[in-house]
Amino acid sequence: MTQIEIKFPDGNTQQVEKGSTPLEIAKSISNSLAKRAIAAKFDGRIISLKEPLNKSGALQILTFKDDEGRDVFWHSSAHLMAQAIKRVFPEAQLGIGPSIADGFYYDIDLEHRITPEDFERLEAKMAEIVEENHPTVRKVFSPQEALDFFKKNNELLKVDLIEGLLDSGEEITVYEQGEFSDLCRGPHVPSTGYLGKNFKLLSTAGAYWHGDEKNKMLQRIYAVNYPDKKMLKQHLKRLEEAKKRDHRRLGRELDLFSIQDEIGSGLILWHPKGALMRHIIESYWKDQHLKNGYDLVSTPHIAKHHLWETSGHSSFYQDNMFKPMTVDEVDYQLKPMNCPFHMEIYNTKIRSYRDLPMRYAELGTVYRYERSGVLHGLMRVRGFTQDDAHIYCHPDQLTDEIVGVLDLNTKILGKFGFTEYDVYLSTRPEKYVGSEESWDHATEALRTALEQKNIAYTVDPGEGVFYGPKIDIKIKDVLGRSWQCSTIQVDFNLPERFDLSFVDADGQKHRPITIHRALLGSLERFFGILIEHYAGSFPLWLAPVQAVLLPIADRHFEYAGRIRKALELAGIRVTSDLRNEKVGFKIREAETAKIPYMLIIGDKEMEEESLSLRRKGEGDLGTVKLEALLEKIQAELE
RNA sequence: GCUCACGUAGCUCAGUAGGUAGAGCACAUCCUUGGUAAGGAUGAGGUCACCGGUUCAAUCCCGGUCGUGAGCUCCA
Repeated sequence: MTQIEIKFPDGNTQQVEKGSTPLEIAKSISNSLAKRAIAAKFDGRIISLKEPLNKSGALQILTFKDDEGRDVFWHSSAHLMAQAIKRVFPEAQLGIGPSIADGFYYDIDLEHRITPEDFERLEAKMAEIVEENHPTVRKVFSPQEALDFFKKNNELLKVDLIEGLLDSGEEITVYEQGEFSDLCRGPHVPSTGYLGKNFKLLSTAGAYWHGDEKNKMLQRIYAVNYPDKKMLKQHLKRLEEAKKRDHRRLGRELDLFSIQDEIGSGLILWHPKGALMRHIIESYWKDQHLKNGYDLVSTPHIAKHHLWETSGHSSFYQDNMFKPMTVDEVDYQLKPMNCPFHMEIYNTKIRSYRDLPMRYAELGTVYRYERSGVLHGLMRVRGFTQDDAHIYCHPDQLTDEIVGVLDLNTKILGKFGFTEYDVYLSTRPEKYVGSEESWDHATEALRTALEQKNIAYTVDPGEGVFYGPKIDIKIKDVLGRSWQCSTIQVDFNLPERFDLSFVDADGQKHRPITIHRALLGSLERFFGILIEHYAGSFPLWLAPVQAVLLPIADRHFEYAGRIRKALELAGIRVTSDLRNEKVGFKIREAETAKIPYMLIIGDKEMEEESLSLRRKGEGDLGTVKLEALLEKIQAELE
């Protein structure tokens, strides 16, 4: 009997018989591992637990904890759901059914509208199929066999997929479980029994076949499945939590902003509390930029349409721009970007290499036409303020400038409580402007800066914008959701189009490198993310109302007024609740308004010149003197 | 933009098998001056999103428009 050598992730090795399967090997390690096993990774390839190993190599048993294991589990779950759908609706045609970040879905073509009422029926069928524990069987088909097979089964979408596969020369495989077969690359769990019953169908939505809006719209069914019940519960709780944190709901409840039909879709009204928070955010932002070598600039909301021809936006960005308006027979354009204005400021003088780097920063409000279906609260709007900046520098300064931007970004995002990021470096796409050398130089500078700052990143090959490579930073909120905010882009296009130059030490004109960057992205969107991240309970420095005075009876009003003055003088944002209500009621309202400090004042406090302190979510903290409170608040603000 | 769903008081939602509507919270007035998450009474509030059609009669049925939601595509 031939032996092969299997190497495990922990570095250990084991001799096993040739032809052993990962499942057998997992069993030999421990029963619990075999139980949790979903699939395996052999020499970097994801394989089924049932695939015999015929050569020595590195083996990792994949469980739900591994991204790849989870993928297989959810992908197999999608098949399970499809099989149930076919049992209930035999006429349904199957599209695709992949795993996604948060579960899986299956796209189907079916006359009957799947509604939540159907979910239970489908879930019951899924449970049945799990119970029946059908082994999954992998079969290799020739293209003709595959076409015949799916045509015979009236799976026309699958036929379409196979036709797409023909040119690729890829092997066509079909997975069978019981009466159900699906075109699939695999791998899958060994049998349907592996999938357990902790699944839940969540929602349906329309989705175009192949994601192309010219194609037919199919029904997409979203679902999740977990190896144990606790995880499913957690998932459902997370969905619930996300709902509770929805910034649209909190925005209304906390009276921060509104969006109204009369005003227009995607246009935000900032109410006093929201506007105050925006002011706090903007002040901090400006302060940080002034301290980090930026100059503030300010530019108009409209400009002659001609400007956008110079910049090129009127051709490549046209679909996202509002229609021009005519003023004195000249077309003017509402700005979708701030960049051209900054370019023109740069161009008002001859610049020397001694002036560089120059950094223009602006909280610039831009207007973009977005298709009605994509608008969403503060997250996707038609008028928003970018925390924009353009850096003009000498090619030698590029790396240092990017490092500077990364440092400032970490600092500013950190201040708002975001410390976890996913970073992407996007390189040259197929269609691009500028020379290959300048792309290489810029990409290298971005890469060097990331490495200098020890920032882990993923390369997105070919995903750069046509005008230059970029770094995108996605922040993770407290629920683990990621949001794209910061972007750092090198731009070879606009300096060319606006003919930017500086005089170098050699006395000759050269073109500066332009970096376009935004840290928060859009103030509106960032505000929405902040609301959800903090669930409306903002840290003290951001809270629009930091403290509220709650006098118990009328006779305490005068003293409360004095305390209020003192707090105001100390720069604390304080209000008082002088309504004719019991203190319990006032506390309840202050708690739901998520005001950090409640200061209760009655006879006792008046007598001893103190106040009773209550912290939102924590409860009564006892009585303190005013000075002690001021110190406590100051300490918290630092 | 597309598919599906939805649009009743400031908010959350009932309701009418076609005969112009109701609750809780919020709001106003009065009583109550109350010690750590809802004191009591009374009252005011609606062109049932908008425009057409069918009908003796439309908030309800039909068509359209606008808006919102879940997605798709796109994206800060």
